[in-house]
Amino acid sequence: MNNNLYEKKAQIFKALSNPVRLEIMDLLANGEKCVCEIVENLNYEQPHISKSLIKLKEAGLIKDRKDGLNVYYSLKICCMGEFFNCLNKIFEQGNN
Amino acid sequence: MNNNLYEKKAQIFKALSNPVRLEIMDLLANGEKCVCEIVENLNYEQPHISKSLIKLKEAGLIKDRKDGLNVYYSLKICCMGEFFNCLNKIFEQGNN
DNA sequence: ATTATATATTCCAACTATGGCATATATAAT
DNA sequence: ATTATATATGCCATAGTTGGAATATATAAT
Repeated sequence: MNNNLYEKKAQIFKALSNPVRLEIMDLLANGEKCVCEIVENLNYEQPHISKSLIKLKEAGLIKDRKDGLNVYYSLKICCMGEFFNCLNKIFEQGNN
Repeated sequence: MNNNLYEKKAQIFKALSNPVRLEIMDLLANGEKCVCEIVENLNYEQPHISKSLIKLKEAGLIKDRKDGLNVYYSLKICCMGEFFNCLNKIFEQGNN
């Protein structure tokens, strides 16, 4: 496998390597949300949420859609669910 | 879900958010390897490989076993394969 | 005991991420 | 045109990551 591909994958994991961004992914797993809804749900400043969303988008994990003043974000990747389920099982087993 | 769990998951993703460590995971996916074998395969200094292995171990992704002078590392997590396959498909589709 | 080998640790400079605050932009409403 | 609202951008101090070079530790062989 070429190095560039490891770089790309690392970028995806980097985007997911932050609790705020993981929480956003969890929110979006329940369906499309505008930035304002995400800000309401999470205890962070709006600019920080915006930056987090942009990072997830750049990694190709989410996509956005504009409607009037609002920007709606939603998941673009389908395999998060399985992987998270697996991680959850591991945590339940108390291996970490 | 409590915040602590997001922290823990973020730690796992952080461990995977580096091309060298991903390459190590790939090597270990083909079976247990000692540090020296990993050093032979990857173009990095031994101390750096050691540190990478320790980081993966602390995240609960790999385990180690000592035998004489050698330390053998192997995967401890079973769901990497599926997730990597999914990521590969996404890359093949050229979405990133 | 000395030496060789495999792995881990420490130190460090360059780089990158984090998250708040202030501000800019874009659209909508009056 | 002015004002209000939603989102994005820039700046910044602090903290964490990266990967090399030198060194330490642990086990094995002579």
